[in-house]
Amino acid sequence: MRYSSYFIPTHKEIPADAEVISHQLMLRAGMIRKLTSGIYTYLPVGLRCIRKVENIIREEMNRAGAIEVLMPAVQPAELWQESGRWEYYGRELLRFKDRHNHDMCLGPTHEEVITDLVRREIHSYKQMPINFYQIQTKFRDEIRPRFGIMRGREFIMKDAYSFDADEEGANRSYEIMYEAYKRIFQRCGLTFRAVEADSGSIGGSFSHEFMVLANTGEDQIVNCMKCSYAANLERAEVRVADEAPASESYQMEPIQEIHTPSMKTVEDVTSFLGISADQLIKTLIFVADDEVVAALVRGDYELNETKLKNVLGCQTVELAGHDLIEETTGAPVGFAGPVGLKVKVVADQSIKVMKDFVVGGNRKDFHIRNVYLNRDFKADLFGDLRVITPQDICPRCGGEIAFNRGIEVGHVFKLGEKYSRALKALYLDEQGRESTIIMGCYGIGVGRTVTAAIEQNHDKDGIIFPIPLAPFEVTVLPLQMHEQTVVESAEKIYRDLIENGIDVLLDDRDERAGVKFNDADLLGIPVRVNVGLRGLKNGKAELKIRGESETVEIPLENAAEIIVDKVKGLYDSLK
RNA sequence: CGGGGCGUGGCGCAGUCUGGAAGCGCACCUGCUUUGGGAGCAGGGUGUCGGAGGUUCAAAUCCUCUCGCCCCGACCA
Repeated sequence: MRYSSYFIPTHKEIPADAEVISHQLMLRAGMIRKLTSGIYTYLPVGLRCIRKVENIIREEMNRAGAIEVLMPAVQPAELWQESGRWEYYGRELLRFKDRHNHDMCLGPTHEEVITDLVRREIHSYKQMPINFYQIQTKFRDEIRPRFGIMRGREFIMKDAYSFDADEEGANRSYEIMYEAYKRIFQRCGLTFRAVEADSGSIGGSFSHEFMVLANTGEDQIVNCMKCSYAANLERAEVRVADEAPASESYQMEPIQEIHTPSMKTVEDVTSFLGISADQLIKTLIFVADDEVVAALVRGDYELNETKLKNVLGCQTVELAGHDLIEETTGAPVGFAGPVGLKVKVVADQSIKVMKDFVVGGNRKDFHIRNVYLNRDFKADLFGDLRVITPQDICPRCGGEIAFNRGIEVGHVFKLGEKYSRALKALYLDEQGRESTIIMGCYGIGVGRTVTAAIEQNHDKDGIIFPIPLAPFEVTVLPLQMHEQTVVESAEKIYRDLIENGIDVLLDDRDERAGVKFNDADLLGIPVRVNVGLRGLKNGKAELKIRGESETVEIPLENAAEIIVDKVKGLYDSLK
């Protein structure tokens, strides 16, 4: 490609509306332009990156035996009503009516459509396993789109759906996708982790998120320093400390009500009483589905709503409003406690081993001290309810754990029969019995993978693309466009590289060297070839790798050959 | 949806409080010089001041309505 006849509108200035580095760089490098909130045009260079990711995904999905299809973006309401999501999905599902006044929506995902296809076409165990995938534009009407393409409303996604006759097959399909995803992100040259994610009612570890590690990531992940355990914060299990439960023979002080005027927070109460937060129990009032429950966690811990939901086995949990709290506890917010409460009490497992603690008094401006579990109140249910902390240990091996930030670029999920049952996707097994197909779904954010790559690989000068994602593998810079020898030598190298199948950008603009250097750096093209008078005097060109500081001279005669080797070397270094 | 902020040339912004000739930097166009890390000089043009209505002799500026965008929060995955 010749720069002068291409379209790469770069900018020196940092756009005001972009707060994360990938968004800024993508705008500055002329990769994307915003049309409206959360909706972007991919300019040629951005599109090239997108295509590189798509091609890697396509190759690996095909290798894993998945079959490519392309489903419609516009979908009829009927299917969504059938699955129950027309009601459930909320405003993120963009709905509209067609000219016949039929309810329609823009597809945020395609479980309904693919399940509809499969129920019409797949009738026998002999037709399975089968896995369909597509790379397609999705629309989710996000409340607050941000970070450019990282969290847009319209975005390109690869989604795959597996269909199996039995659990064993479904697990195998899941495993195959899990492995394919590892290969995909490896090939993209990204540093990532596959972490266990909450799978809600399905249980087990049948959901993994693929996280690209980056300090600016929106998600927190936890991983063990010793073993392979990794999970997102929502999911990460807390291992119970091996401490003896409070023994009955312990000297128990009588319960004592204390005046704590206007002390609503853990901090207020602990500093007033001169105790540490781990001697206090927080009581949080929730509405779980339709039932009011009290959740107890130690004062220094944070409650994990997902875990609460799972322990209760309910669909939704929501913190109670002020009125409900007052109605339930008889006191305003900040003074709730388990003693004398009439509602179901769920306690974090850490509370089992606590003794002599402080709780809210269920009375305005009062707390209670010297409280003991079982003597003063009982918990209906114990479980892992809290968010893991850096002081905790690995739930698998007991090793030290680390916290990292990540960007979710992929998700694999065993769906089970959720959609196949709702949409009646059935098949006949070997015995001629009718059963429900078991599904899995597997997504990759294509654009987000590009942004994650940039978040992970950049410096003050711009992007440092891993070569598999780079819009061009090599850029050739003739540094003096008015010098015929320079232009001719550069053209020769350019032609030779094209001959060798290299993605090469020839910067044939009549610009000063500095401009070309800066644009090349900004775009993040991995290999740069300088052709200038200085080197040409000795029959040399220069080779520079983006992100490395040294420039090496290479002889003009076999320049292309050396460059091709270098490109291969960059790919090989990712294996 | 709640809170906050911003809409002025292609981009980044000043001007708005206190009404009185629409400006600055970058970019862009022409010419000359320059030419290995975003050149210099000279000249040039670029505007429905987001939109509508109102107040006024006079509105980018004040008032009302409206649209769009950004940030924080709640929500969702």
